[in-house]
Amino acid sequence: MDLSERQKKILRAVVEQYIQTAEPVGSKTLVEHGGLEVSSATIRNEMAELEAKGLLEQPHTSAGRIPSPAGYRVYVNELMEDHRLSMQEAQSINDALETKIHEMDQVMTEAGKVISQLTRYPTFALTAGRSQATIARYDLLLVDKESFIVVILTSTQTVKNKLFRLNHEIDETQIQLLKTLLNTSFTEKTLEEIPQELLRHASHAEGEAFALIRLVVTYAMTVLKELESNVVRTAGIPNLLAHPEYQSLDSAEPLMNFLSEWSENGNLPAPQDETVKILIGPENVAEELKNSSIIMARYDIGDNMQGVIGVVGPTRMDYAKLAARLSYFAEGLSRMFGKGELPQGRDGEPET
Amino acid sequence: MDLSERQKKILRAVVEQYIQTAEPVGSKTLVEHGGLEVSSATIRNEMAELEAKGLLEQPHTSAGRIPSPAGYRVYVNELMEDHRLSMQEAQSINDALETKIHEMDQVMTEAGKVISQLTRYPTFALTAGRSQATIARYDLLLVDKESFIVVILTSTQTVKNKLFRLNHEIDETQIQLLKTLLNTSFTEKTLEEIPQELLRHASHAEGEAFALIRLVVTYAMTVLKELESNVVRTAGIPNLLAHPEYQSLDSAEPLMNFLSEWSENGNLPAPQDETVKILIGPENVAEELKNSSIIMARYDIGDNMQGVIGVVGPTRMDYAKLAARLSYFAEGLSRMFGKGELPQGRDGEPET
DNA sequence: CTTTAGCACTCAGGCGAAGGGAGTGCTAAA
DNA sequence: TTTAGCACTCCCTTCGCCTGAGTGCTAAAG
Repeated sequence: MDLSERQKKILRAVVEQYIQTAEPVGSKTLVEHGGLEVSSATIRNEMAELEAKGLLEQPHTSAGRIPSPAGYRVYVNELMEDHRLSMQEAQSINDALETKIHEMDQVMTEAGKVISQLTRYPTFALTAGRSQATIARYDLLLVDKESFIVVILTSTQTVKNKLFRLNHEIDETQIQLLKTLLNTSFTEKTLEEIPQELLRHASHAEGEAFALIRLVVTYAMTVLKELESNVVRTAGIPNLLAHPEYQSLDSAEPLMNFLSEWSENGNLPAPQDETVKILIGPENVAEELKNSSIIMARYDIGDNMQGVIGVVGPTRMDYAKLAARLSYFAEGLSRMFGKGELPQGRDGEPET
Repeated sequence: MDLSERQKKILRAVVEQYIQTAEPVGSKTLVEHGGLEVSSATIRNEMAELEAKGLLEQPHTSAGRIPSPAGYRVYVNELMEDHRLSMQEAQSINDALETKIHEMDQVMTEAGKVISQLTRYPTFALTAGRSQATIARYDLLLVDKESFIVVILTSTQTVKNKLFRLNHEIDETQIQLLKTLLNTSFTEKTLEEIPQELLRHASHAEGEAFALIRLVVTYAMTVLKELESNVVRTAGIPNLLAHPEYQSLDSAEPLMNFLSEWSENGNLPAPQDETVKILIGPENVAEELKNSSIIMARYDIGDNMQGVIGVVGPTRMDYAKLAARLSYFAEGLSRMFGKGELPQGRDGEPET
């Protein structure tokens, strides 16, 4: 897209003006606020050209111009300057990180809340990219004659546990036996390999003992499965309503429902190389997001896991500012939970 | 409130008609659909009387009548018949219970989702009423030379764990020592009693050993604290928008924001004796709920814990149907997780 | 060739009048 | 005590008008 310097200046002014006011920008306002040293007629000509190039749009003939998604894209890629966080902004993010976020598992839930309060946009958070976790170790603790706790340590350094109750008695010897067996045969196996191993044991283990093995191993598989699944969590959905483009229920409702059920059908092209990724309007895959934009940032947790946190809003968003805030926040998270640091985790209550 | 039989019949007809249509009910429609064997003029007279008693209201002079909150209250207390769940309704609830809800900790989150999908209303869920939990038992598992896992079993049969990393080495003997000490001194103590106990040990334990004790005990206290705190979880907030009374943003937005932030300032008079509790309009404490109603049901988990699950909607709700569904659902939960049954729990990842 | 001033044209949104319609309260008769 | 009849109220929708911001085009000026 080759634009003259003046056209760039005008496009940028339109985008920035529109981001602020949410009103179509006319040639006259641009002369007044845009810092352009030409007359409104000249600007009108240039705007007509920008519209021909598909970067600006006119809601109706007698209105000013608003940026098209393509216009935003050009703005984001070429014209936008990095937003420097003010001391206050940085401070409030730091505060939030320090006071609100303690444990790794709560990161997803809490970070979303924090960001949604900070930005007044709906947020989403997800974790992704755990490659092939395995069970590193099993521990079994006898609680009473009929129940025991299984504690599982995975290769990704997360610990999970579950309380099992039986309808028959069991003693320490049996538990130790079971533990040894599990640790020799069912560690360092991926989710796919476990069933085969289980099959091998089915043949030469007694009925009752095998039932126990299967009980625990099934649980182990659940843990691994859960570790691999990507859950999307959302927060602050009603923040949408604060923005003028969602004042009409027709526009707000489908999107809100989509966000609210995102966790069910969650799918999202997460940022790979770059830290911050911006999806503008129709660049989104989901139909419900075609009129909205997404800004998201990646952060690292533990060894080979990463998370994504982002905001959803109208295409008219302050991309520069939000991107800056998100990436600052994500950096903070990476610092807290990333490789160098101690792995963190969440509490767990047992299952049966 | 003494009403003639006919007045009761009319009130009931108005409520039920209005619940269905969301339109003010006029005398004529009542003659047609209400099964009353009198003329519209008679009904008009009776309605005027019901309005004088504060049970009906007129949005404006030339409109029909709608029930006032007091009218709904009379309806709920005296006129409403128990709604019999249809086979399908019961079936779909059973399905949801079986397929969606497995582990106790997910109950709050999942049950809310399920109910909100089922009823198309926003839902909330909370657990409450755990009286003075204590730690029943500590288990310590050495992971490697510098890290170990603490597994805590509480008096409420929940298990939590956390991974601790140290910056010095530790061996099995020390771990066993620590474990014995914890189990003798720091079990069966309430949250208030623990600090005193900790103080007692501060004097006659060596520096390093005491640091370890404090580490674990602090964690134990966190667990107890968390167990006592009541978190409110909400789901399906955007469902609000499906109902005509929330078509205007002015009415929907404050309520949605309130629900979305309910977890922060959560407070709710939970049902005590009764299983189902209904709060109509101004009966609610929170200002944002004064125009809405809440229907909630109690369920039991574990020994002395209970949970509450409920829906939020306009005062014009099908109280009978929703109460029936909620209590059926709550009964199902109690059956799954209640006293008689095996305690269930959630997985847990460790903290540091 | 580019920029600017001038001007006619377009069209969304606000305002008010008019009309329709649902429902009421009152009165008088049954 | 109930019912029929009727005048009255007032919400809501529709329609037309007007206003004003902003445009595109044309012609003159740089």
